[in-house]
Amino acid sequence: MSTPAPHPLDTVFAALADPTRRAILTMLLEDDMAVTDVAEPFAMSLAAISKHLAVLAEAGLITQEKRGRVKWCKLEPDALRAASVWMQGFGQFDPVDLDAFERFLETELGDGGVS
Amino acid sequence: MSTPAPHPLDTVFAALADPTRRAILTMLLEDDMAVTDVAEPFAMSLAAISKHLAVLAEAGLITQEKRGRVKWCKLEPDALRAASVWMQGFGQFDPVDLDAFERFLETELGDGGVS
DNA sequence: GCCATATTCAACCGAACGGTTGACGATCCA
DNA sequence: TGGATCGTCAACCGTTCGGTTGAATATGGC
Repeated sequence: MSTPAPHPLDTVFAALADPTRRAILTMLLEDDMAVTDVAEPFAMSLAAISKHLAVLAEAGLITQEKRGRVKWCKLEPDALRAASVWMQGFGQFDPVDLDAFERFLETELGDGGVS
Repeated sequence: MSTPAPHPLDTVFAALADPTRRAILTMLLEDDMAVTDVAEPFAMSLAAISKHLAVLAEAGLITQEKRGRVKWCKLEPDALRAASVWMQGFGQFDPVDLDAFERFLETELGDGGVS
């Protein structure tokens, strides 16, 4: 307990700043996944993915539950609510339609996302 | 043109991950400000604030216009739209009421925000 | 008991971050 | 012209970040 505990928004936004982690969140949008399965599409070591998942868990964006020898990762969308509320103060965005979201997912995945 | 240009969301979220920069954005919500005036409430050097402003400008969250010898900083709320759209895909948040925003501004300012 | 599988730990590396200080180029004004 | 103000640049410093590798720690199946 030496470090003075950063603001929750710090860790949430920092977690979202990495494209690998955003890709992971997108994958978890489909379904819960084991760590190994999360790592499979990425061109980096399992340990690296494990660290990314730890960052996401630290930020509260996912939870991890160990069942047997596999650790399941589950998206925790409520953690985004605080960040979303903060951002929407700047300009009163329209409620978002899912078509726009689909388009952003495509640009995200088709551009340095999962390799 | 050596570095391969990161995804726009990378720079936006990274910019938002720092409490000083979020505090600056909150200040600019009130009005356009000169660099020196932005720096005034913070317990750090002018050069440091200048760097923070450069990061915000790089992310498109603000624009800077030099008029005479003072450089004016202006909030650019549209840059948050992409990030907001991305986030809202995770869980279909209700359109946010401003009361909630006020509450978050208070926790932000009253806790390691502006000194 | 043994081996394979799932995941993390520990040490290390280079690059980026957040801050400092001091010097510098512009610009206003008297 | 000269001095004060505004802001950035350049070099430096310590810490964090994103990745690697190799060893260690469960757990499950035969």
